[in-house]
Amino acid sequence: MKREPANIKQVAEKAGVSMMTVSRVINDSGKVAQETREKVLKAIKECHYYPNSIARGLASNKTNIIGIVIYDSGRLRHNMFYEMINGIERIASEFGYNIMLFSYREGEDYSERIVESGLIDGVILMGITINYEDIRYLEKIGFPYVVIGKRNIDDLNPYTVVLDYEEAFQRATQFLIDSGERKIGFAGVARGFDPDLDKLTGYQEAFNHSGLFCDPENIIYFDGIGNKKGYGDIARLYERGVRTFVLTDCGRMRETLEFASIHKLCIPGDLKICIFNDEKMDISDILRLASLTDRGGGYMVPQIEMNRFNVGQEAGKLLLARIENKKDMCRTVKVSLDFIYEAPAE
Amino acid sequence: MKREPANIKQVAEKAGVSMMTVSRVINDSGKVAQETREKVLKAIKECHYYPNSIARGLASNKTNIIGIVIYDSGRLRHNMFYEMINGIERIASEFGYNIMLFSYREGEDYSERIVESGLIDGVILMGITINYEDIRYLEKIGFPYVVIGKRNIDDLNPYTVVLDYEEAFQRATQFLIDSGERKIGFAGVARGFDPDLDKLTGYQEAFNHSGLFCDPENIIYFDGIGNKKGYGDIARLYERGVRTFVLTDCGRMRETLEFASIHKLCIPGDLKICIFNDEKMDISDILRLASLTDRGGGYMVPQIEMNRFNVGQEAGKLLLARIENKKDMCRTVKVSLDFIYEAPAE
DNA sequence: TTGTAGGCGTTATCAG
DNA sequence: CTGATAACGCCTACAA
Repeated sequence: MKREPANIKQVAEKAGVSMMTVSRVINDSGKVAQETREKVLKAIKECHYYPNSIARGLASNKTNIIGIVIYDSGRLRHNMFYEMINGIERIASEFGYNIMLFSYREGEDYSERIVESGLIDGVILMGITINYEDIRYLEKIGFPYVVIGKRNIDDLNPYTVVLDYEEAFQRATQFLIDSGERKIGFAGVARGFDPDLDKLTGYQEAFNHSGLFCDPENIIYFDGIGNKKGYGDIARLYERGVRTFVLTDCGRMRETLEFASIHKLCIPGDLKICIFNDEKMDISDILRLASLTDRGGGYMVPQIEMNRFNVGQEAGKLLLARIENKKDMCRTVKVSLDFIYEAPAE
Repeated sequence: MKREPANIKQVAEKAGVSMMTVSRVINDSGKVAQETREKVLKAIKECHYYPNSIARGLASNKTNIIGIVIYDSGRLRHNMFYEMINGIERIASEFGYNIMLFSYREGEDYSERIVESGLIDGVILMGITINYEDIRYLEKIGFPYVVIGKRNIDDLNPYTVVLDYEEAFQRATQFLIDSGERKIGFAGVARGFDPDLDKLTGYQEAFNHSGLFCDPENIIYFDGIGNKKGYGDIARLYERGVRTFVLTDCGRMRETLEFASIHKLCIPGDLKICIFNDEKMDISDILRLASLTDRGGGYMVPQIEMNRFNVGQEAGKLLLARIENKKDMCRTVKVSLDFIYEAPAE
């Protein structure tokens, strides 16, 4: 019962035309007489014909597939990516593209599996451990790509969706300063992780603009992206009298909550935090926070939020613009983040 | 500088052999003299040759791509899927397959975009609104597929990774009964959503096995999968004296928290809940729960958990077994869930 | 507006 | 063990 799929030749025969005419109808290209077109469409329907994407790809050297490479330590599996992927998918599907997912593995031959295989027309790179060599490679061979998140690479201005962490963290810090805070901890900066440098810059600029001294002792650095750090540094700052913290990611938030929980500190009474809402969390994390606030249900921690779906959409648009027309175009798109500092009216 | 990629012919010439010999070396198929093989490998390296997957796909009628179709209302964008996708990806990549993501859109021509295009060798279906017609279609044309989550389809036993909700919810309910609870609310059953029926069965069986009456009045139904229900029914049961609830998903949990928050009820003092941890949540959700518990930081809501990564892996294995060898095989794999009812020692 | 010929890069088949 | 030849299904380029 498993009939072989029909091909263009059978359709052509049934319609009494040549393969080319069928091809033209399918692709809406060239001129086809209305009458002929209808004959062809009828034959297509009768044969249950669907164009074979693979054959098409081979003949036209274009697969209409875009790749998404996720650089993640594997330990993290940041669910933030999922919403970005959804955003990319939305745009891709609008343009008639499909998406293919790759999980980057340390030491693999990137080019072979992902680029040189001829499977994809372009690629979007995301994730914490993005390999700069890979970006350089793509640039060198002129393969369409887009990076999500700013990366500082010498003498190279990659196609990028830039997330404006600097602005967001400046705004958040400014909010705290305007609220009268002076000793504000910053946790933390992952060494060698460019986006964290932007966050730090924003934090520092808020102090500068306010004519205040930004005490470097209040900044927590750590090594290794995504590393669990423990709350030792938080405790150290707390002992120095710091009661307010800007937290750069949910990992830092967990550490701070751990500290608060153990010392029975309430939020915001004993400890104020401002967080970057970079990932969604499990119930078990939620329960760590439970009973840590001293206000009624309505209390909202000031937080920086990113519209991840939108970020994915922007990346998709940038890549497809690059793929579809080769003319000179902008290499970067900047996306700003939201800073939310009070419970939205409902 | 954009050198065209080398093809098998060029490699063959450089190695002084035929294309077929190169092909055999690449695919490790057939017998090739050691000496010849080395010549070929050398030529491959010199040409920077990588096999073209598309051409391969056309010639062999096998793309080594598996599709993942996500049926989601678009409003939900359940991040639970992401971990499953990761599990699939892990297995796929072990077997040398790539994965392609499709987001199902209402009313689209499923077959054309996803199956008949010849792009994929098999497909995994997941998501709340899986279309039974699509499953029937795949079964009919004999296309390899696997469904995640049990679906009851007349006269059809689909390839499925079955999630044992029944067992998990029975265990959870039994735990509550053993703790002395008698009036236990169940929220909720989405009409027409098969997995919810399994959850309900588990709940009811716990009562049966305990020789207790399972009051149907304590069961909350709602229409439309994923619909926001509001906490009206929770309130109604609460008024009837129900102080303990089994919640079937995070949506129901939000409603219950909403109710608890407004009425200043504490957990577990005023209200006990047992939840199914089906998705990760945003900080804003977390803050709804904050200050709602009356115990110290260590309190853990009894919860049912699913290893989503593992579910993905099982689906991947099932599909690939189907794709790679046609012999009769098991059509279903059952995955059990965990029930966690106290804070794990740390 | 329509058709013909050739090729995309690989594998299957069959012959040596 | 190795090689020539014919597909695979479609598109590009050119011709009618």
